[in-house]
Amino acid sequence: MKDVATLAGVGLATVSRVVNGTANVNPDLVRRVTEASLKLGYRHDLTASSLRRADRKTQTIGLVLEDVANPYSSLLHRSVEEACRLRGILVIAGSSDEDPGREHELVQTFTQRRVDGLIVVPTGRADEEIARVRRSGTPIVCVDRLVDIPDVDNVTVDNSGSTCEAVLSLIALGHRRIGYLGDLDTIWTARRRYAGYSEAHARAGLPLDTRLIRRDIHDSEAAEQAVSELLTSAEPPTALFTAQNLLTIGAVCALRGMGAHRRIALIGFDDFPLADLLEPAVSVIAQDPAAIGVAAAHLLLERIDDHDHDHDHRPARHEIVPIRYLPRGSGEIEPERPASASPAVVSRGQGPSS
Amino acid sequence: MKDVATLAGVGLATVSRVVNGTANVNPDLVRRVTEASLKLGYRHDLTASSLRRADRKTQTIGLVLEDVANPYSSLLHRSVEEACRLRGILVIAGSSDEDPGREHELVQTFTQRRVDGLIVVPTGRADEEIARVRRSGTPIVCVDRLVDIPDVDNVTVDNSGSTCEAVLSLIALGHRRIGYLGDLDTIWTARRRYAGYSEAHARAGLPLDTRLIRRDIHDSEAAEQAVSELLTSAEPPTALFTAQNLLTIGAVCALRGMGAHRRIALIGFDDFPLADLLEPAVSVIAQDPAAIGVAAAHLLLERIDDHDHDHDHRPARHEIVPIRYLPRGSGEIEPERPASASPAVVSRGQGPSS
DNA sequence: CTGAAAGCGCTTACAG
DNA sequence: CTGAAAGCGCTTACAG
Repeated sequence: MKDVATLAGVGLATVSRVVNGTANVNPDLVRRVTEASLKLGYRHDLTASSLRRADRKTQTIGLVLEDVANPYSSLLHRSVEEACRLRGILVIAGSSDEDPGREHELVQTFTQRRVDGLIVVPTGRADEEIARVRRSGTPIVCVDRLVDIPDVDNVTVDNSGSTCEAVLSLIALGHRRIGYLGDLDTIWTARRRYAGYSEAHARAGLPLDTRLIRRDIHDSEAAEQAVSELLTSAEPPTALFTAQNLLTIGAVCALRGMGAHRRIALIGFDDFPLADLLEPAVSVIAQDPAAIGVAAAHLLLERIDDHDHDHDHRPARHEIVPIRYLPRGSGEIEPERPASASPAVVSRGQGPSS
Repeated sequence: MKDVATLAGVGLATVSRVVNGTANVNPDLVRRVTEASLKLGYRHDLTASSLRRADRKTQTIGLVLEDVANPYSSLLHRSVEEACRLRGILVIAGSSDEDPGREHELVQTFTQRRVDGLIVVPTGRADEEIARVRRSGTPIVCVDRLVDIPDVDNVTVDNSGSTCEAVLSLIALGHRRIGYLGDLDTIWTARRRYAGYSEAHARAGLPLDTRLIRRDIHDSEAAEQAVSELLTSAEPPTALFTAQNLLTIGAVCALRGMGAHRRIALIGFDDFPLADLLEPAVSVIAQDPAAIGVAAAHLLLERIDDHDHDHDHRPARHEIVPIRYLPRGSGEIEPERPASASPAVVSRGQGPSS
């Protein structure tokens, strides 16, 4: 910049004004500065700029995901990127891999680079660090899992309610033995979805059979294994509820492997690519990661703006993004032998009328 | 940092030394500084640090992808992230959406934040900007598409060769009319894959029938439409080669819609999630995005290190990552009526022996 | 409207 | 081993 000023024969301040597009600079000087910049291949240094700038803004936010390569995470990433790009803000994303240590590390890495704000999908086990960073002034919004940290906004969906409804729909079809696969119990959504499964049974007056329930499963392979076990047990389920997309995929593999995919009903939480091209197509409770990302970005940008205007006194908000059930086929499979307790199911013409 | 120094009763330089873990500091002072940091909630400012630091390193690299939410891109992102994390380097990724304007913008945004290097999946139409940035000293490696820019390394796969082989395998099965769907012709890989398709025909002595060829298709919907048209034409193909994963998915939808999925052979370029769970499972030429990402990261980190040691004279390298064909079923479907010209095919027992 | 000077938070020769 | 001072590339009151 010094060189540009010298070449253009103006002061440093003028170059800065031109580069930042500040109003009221002599058009002739603007031209000279622009030419000099071009000739010297000058590139503005944003790190130095934000260091000296009054508001200290870096025009950057950090995004802590579970895994940038996971479809839910990457769709979230994309929508946050888009919302921020329109405001000239860059987003930096990283993968925590559900590890509180890495979550902590990422939050720290971002903070050290002085991001203007943070959107995080929290493991739930590094909340103290998030609280500290928030206290020191960085606006934060947590996504997907609810946290209770002062002045931190939340964006979630209704996990228990939507799960409860889906399980009730299986029960309405006549299913009485519904297997359940759940993600790590440390994850808030996993607990909420299980609560929904449990509530559906309570409402329908069905007892919970722990032999049908497999929680704390985190990948497709484990899910596939669990389903195989469930199906070969003495009293196998006639339907499955899988509380996360990787688990759903594992379940599909297992059902396929045993030739049971057209016989056992299946509803998954979270949509996944090509779910509608499988046979039968997989019914899911579908979140809208893009809508969630946009909501989170808006909440964060508002807080960042508030912060600017010195009235950072807005209370923590909790936004619940709508979610919907997509009946595609697998969730609409009736039990093979209609339970004698629900003759209404028989009238659909499935199986012998005996 | 000033406050920490005051509270600890030491000089600024000492705090800096402790924070940076420089050897040879009195353990007692280290303790005092550490305590003061904790008490004040001090957070090191990396932007200021790199500004003053002799090597000016920001410990950050930029990654320009087509779309962070696309499976190929996000797997690449993940593996680059992983390779860099082990070296304490942060990666910032952005989506160009195959738009040279946005590619330019991203390269600029990253450069302004003084990244130590750049990995880019180039649109091929912003090469001049890449060349400029490279000339100004930033190490760059281009991935997926080959570019010819001085001192810029490349990582690609053998697009034409692998496509040629796959198409020859279809021809060996007896297919004579093989439809082709290709991505935007501005993309280097699209041109190379078409070259492979074309070469296979030349080698087999088959004429190219332009009525079977649809290039410049960029999304699933357009691909679905194109396949529908091909199949309802007067002389429909008996096999399809789709040169990109979204196009493959579109083709699968179209074949399904027409009930032709078990009759028309299909080979796609690029693997995609659940390809093996479809019926028939989809045969693909599978790249290994993770291996490509690791290769790119290594090339870049080497260049960054070279740069450190003032011997940035390594010539541009071109690494070709192996690729392999995954026969899953759809690519092994034989033509319904064996071409009379190739009786050998009949011996497989397909169709009447007449 | 423009420029000289101070200073953002840090690192690094340079003396001691 | 430690600290005072200079300075990285920029922005911003402050005079003119």
